Amino acid sequence: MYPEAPAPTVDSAAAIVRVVLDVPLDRQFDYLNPGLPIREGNRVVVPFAGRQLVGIVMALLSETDIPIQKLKAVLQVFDDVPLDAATFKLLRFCADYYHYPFGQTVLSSLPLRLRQIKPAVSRKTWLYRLAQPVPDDFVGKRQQVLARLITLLQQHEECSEALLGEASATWRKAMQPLLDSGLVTRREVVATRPSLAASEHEPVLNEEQASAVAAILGTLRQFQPWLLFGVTGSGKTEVYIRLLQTVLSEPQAQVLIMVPEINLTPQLEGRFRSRLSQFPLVTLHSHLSESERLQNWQAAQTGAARIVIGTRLSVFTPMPHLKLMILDEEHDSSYKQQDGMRYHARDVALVRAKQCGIPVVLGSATPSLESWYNASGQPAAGQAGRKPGYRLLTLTQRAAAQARLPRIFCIDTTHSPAEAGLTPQLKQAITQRLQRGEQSLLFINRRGYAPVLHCSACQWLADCQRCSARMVLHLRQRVLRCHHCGAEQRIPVQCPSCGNPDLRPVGQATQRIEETLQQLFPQARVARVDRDTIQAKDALTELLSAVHDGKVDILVGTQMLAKGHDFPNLTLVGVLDTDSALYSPDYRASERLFAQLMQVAGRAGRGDKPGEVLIQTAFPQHALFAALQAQNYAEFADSLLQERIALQFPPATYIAIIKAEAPDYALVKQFLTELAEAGREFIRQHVATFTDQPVIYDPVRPGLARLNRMERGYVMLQSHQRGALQQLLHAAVDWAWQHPLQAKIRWTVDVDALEQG
DNA sequence: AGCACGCCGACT
DNA sequence: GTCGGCGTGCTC
Ligand SMILES: [Zn+2]
Ligand SMILES: [Zn+2]
Repeated sequence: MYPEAPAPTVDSAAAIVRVVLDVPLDRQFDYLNPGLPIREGNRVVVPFAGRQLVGIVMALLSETDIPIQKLKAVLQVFDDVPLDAATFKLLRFCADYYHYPFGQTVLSSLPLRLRQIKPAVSRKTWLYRLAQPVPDDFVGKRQQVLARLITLLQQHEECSEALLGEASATWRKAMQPLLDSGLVTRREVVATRPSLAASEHEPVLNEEQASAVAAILGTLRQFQPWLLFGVTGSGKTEVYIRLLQTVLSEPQAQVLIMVPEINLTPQLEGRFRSRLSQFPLVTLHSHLSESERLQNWQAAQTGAARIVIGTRLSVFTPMPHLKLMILDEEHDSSYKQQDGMRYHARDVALVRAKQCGIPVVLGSATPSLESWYNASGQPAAGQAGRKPGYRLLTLTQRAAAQARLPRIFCIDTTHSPAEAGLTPQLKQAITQRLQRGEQSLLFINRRGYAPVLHCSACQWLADCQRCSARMVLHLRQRVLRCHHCGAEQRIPVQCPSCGNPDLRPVGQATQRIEETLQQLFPQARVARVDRDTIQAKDALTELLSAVHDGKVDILVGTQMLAKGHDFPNLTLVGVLDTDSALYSPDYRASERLFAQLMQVAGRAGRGDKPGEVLIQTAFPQHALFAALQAQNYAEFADSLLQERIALQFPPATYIAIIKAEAPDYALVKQFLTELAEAGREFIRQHVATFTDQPVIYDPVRPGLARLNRMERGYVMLQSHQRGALQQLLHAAVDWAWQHPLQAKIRWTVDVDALEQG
């Protein structure tokens, strides 16, 4: 046996290559090695069912159960860095835990370029410098790009590619003769973009921050989950930076920082770059081009990048010297993948930390109840599956002096009804801000003009043809649009059912609020921010800077505005509609609402101008608001947790959902009914092996019963023990793969589902 | 998922 | 006669 991976030689004893592919089949495929230098973890091209696919080599074998005449030969092997065993171990765990085909798990963790057949040559990044003076006759009269390049090179000692790009988009072509003649030399740079000047500003840590840093640093080189519970403005980022400074002082050490996509702003990246300027840093997020993504991913994989800041998917990025993981805003539901393998990056990060034997820091001002439960030492009422060992760190002091929480008031809409979505108090508060030259921000979590178009004569409502949902009225584009499937239709001039021409928009959404504000405050500059207005690339950035420059008086938008930017002159935040979340059938809605309102409150007021938050609600006495006003998330979370324990909802129990959809619900129902029955039968037959007996609920239809012409259904599986739930899921999923309807319908498993449907 | 192979309606 | 519709079944 080989102690390490075998040398890349032609070995007839290991002529079988076992490969995983990006196909929805939970199997591996064997091929013959025609004598290529193949190693485990390599990327190969293989023939498969009449086409060519990229696969990853799992093993080199000397024999296989597949008849030799059925085996095809590997066509090609790429010479890029093979995937390492630690990464495979993590991917294997996730494929098992989330019941997703291993091949698809592996391939979907790779940058797109590595899933495609063309060689993934990541272009290297260089810095260019003038080696010797350029002779006068070198530049021809019409070679303007070349002339501009030389000017830039003369002005700067070293030129980045971004800088040279200012000369022309095709500067590389003009550069070639300079390189060929030796007039210009270049050196490769790894992962450092225009390096920011190191910031000497090193804030003094307060006592809580300092002891948090010390506590975490005390657990390096061992698995330890930390929950860093820090109120808004308590300086969590500063804690992260100090941790990195120490951890990265060890040669080669790498750190992975995860943030929700919307939080990965240039400002955040810049802060880490300037405070840790000596360490190569790369980011991984959806706005990168594919070649940037590949380059950054490879920089992490080779160890060249010491700091990786990424979103959900970056939890799988190979990092050979990973010493610490940080997951900021750990409560954010965008960490849960909602299609394909439905993993939760927070939970995967915990598994990875355990496998690597390193600490993981989960940061939040409003921790998820899962983490709260794990960290706060709640009474373990019948909880055998509870993870021990979480440690809680609390930051209660506002580190930044200017980070003052605004005053929060509820406006009782039962006493002062909203007119066109706005209560008199809120209108008055806006008027005041306009008079003082200050800015206001209004939240309404629905885009479009009105959520419903209604016929008052016959009660007709505009429905989507493809979904069981209402069409949303978009007046600006003069269409009805389904927010679930994207279908559009023209606004009918009369009721399609009774011919009544008087169709009325019902309810409020961003466009309509914007219109109302323009009518109420004709002199005010109103701007709207939602998915519809920020389609263009830099639209959001432009708008935010307009707000910053005081060119906007009132900003209307969806939750999209709740994060990130601070506007010093913004002193009023209005929340127009919270009641749908307060009494939602989704038991997680109030937890999410609290987090959102907390974040929203952070937008109001800075420095000498105190902020004010006005929340319109018919339920001002709700405990959520009292906790919000007192900024007491801990107490609120404790009470929610008691409810969950009493009702046996997560995190007091474990659930998984198996969903199915097809154009015909009869097939879905048959599949799910038989699945539930087979699962119950499995439990009966293996009852002695279950330390907790799972429950399988009958198939039901989700709130959105039809989506894009697909009829949907699901069954829920529940157990007080993770292990028991997994045991059942393995049996159920094995059963499902065997079912004749398996390929006719679409079915998915969602372990630890956040919502149903 | 793709992509073959396969067996019935209207077209050069 | 054959071009092509998409139903069924397999992929090392
Ligand atoms: Zn009508
Ligand atoms: Zn629809």
